[in-house]
Amino acid sequence: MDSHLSDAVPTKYMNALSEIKSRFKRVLDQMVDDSSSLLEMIRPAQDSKFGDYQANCAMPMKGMLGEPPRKIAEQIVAKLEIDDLCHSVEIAGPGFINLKLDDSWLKQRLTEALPDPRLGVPLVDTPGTYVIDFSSPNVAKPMHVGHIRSTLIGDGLSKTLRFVGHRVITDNHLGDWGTQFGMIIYGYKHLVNPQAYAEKPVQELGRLYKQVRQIIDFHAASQQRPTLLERIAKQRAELEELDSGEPVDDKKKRKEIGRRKAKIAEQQEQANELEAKMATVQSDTDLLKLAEQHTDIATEVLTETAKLHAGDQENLALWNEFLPYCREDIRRIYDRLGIEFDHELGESFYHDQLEGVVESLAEKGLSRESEGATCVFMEQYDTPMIIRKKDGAFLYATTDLATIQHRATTWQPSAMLYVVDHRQHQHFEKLFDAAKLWGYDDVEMTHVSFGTVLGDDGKPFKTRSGDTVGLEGLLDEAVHRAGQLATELNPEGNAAELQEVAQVVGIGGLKYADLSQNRSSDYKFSYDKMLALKGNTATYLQYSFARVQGILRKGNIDIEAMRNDPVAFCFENDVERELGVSLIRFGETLDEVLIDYKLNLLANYLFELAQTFSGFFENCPVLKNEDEDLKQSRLQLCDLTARTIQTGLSLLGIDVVEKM
RNA sequence: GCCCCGGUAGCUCAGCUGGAUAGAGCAACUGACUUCUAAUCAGUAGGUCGCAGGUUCGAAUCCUGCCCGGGGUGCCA
Repeated sequence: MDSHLSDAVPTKYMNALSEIKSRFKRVLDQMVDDSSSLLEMIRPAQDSKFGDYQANCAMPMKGMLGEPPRKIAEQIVAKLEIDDLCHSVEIAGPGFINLKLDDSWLKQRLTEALPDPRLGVPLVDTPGTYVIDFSSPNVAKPMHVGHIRSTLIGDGLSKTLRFVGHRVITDNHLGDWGTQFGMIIYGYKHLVNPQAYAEKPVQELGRLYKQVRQIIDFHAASQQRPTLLERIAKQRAELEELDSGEPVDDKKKRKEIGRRKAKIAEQQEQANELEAKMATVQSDTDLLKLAEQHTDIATEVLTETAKLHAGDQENLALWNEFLPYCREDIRRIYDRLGIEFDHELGESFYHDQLEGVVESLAEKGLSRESEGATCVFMEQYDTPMIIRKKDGAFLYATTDLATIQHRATTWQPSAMLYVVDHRQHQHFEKLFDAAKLWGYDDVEMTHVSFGTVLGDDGKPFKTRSGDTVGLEGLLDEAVHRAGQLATELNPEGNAAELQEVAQVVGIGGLKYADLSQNRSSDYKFSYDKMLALKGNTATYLQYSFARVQGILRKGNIDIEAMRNDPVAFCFENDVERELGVSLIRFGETLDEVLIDYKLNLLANYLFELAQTFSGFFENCPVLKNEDEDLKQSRLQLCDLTARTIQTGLSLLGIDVVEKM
């Protein structure tokens, strides 16, 4: 995993943007005290007609220097030593400085990238150690679409951080110590089918989990539904008193009415859900019979869980027996997604450290008793972080603190990233602040949050009885759709190859649909969108790659020879230069990605690169070119494009195929 | 009540540490396969960037207020 570190070489490659910035820095440092914010105003040009890069720093300097921005821009340009890098430096509009890369400089970068497996992307100057916590499913429960974001974003960030030269430790903080084990232990003791368990333990445990869940939900729903309906009726009556149906002038009152209506609708929705859960059981006579036999199942499950936590021999033995099966179950999905973890230290790993965590915080005077619970109060929050319940049990905050302690002492990371959905934001704020007070104050702790997965209706995706979209089914469907299209487009294709294409395109499309979106936005789940195979999709990028491979194949090109003995790059057509500029931006894109851990910037970059390539593909014949040097130059551009796409996609965890 | 996030084209979303005429994909419409892969390309159409103020050379982007939606908010994770 650390191979990029072991063969690290001194940075010989240049990143256009940082090189331009360093040239500007020399000038700006003579003019102002602090140039850092001004340097950030140098960025890729918004429109290619302005050049390749633009510096917007002259305008804000008006306030500092009291001169017209255009004049300041002129002074900057006069002092700028950048001729070798940019052949055209122009001032435009109110004081924009537009920069166009010098072609020979650009060609030099491309020539360096060609034989380089890293495509000219420099390694970071100061490698850090990142512990990344992601995926973290509860074992023994089926994985569903809600788990996909953390898994994909975490994996993508790990790969990207590693690629630029950081040391990365991935840790899957499994939920392997919770109530779900009480459920399968109870299920195993009362409802198991021994033969099925002997033959297919993973499947049987899954069945037991589901069945126990259904029965618990059934009883809970039967109990809650009448009171809920009663409450709704009462609220309806109150609403009628308030809202006569006449138009209401009073704004506050109108708002109140709206609020109550929404609340009633929400509760009605809940009631419907409860009814659905009841119906699931009632429509199945065997299940209904079981439900009637196990009326105390909810408390029994809690008892089994408590016994497990207390070290009960029998339950602990069962837990030890079940856990490997549960891991195997989720492993199957990770295998299909091509995801591996360095560590899988679940909640159970920490349970015997929790007492010590609470003691340590108490010793340092950071916690105190309040209403029977042990709490960490911090002045910036009006509610405490509770680390021990009044009944003595620990909470996830306690486990998370133990985890920080373990990671910090074991790996001495420079950063710990938590790829967890945004609803836990406050929890992480408190957790990080508490950890800092506790002494872990020299490590970056970041909650890499992401939006909730919403259903088709735009409402938060809920794990309801039955109608969740299981992750495994989603993967199957993705591969199936890709396979259908592949077969349609290549009716004479070889079956094994088509199957390979279906896998790569189907899974890749699913991943890209998620990763190409800004992680902080809520995610509206849609089959059609996640499984789309045209437009801005992984398929488009994979297709670009395959097109290049087609050319290389048809031209019978000796690729190694071409890479190691290149001809001078030639920009005959504008789009060739455009492609070249796009290619050398791979490295700076990765820098951008890692500033805020936003992988969608990489996806966007790759899409734009592929679009530029499509333009090149249309307008620039390669093999049928008479001019041998031009042909070679174009082959070199093709090869670089394909490898950049392949490498970029690999950082997103997406594969490519030679033919599709 | 308080706190956090969001509201951009018919749909799904980029763009948000202020920058030049607001972008993409899908859907719609018009064209391009005897051509290195048409899973593609070229083009057309589509927007009071929730509303109202403010800050300034310049605001989708920053500030304030409001409207709408979602989430969180002391013993779940």
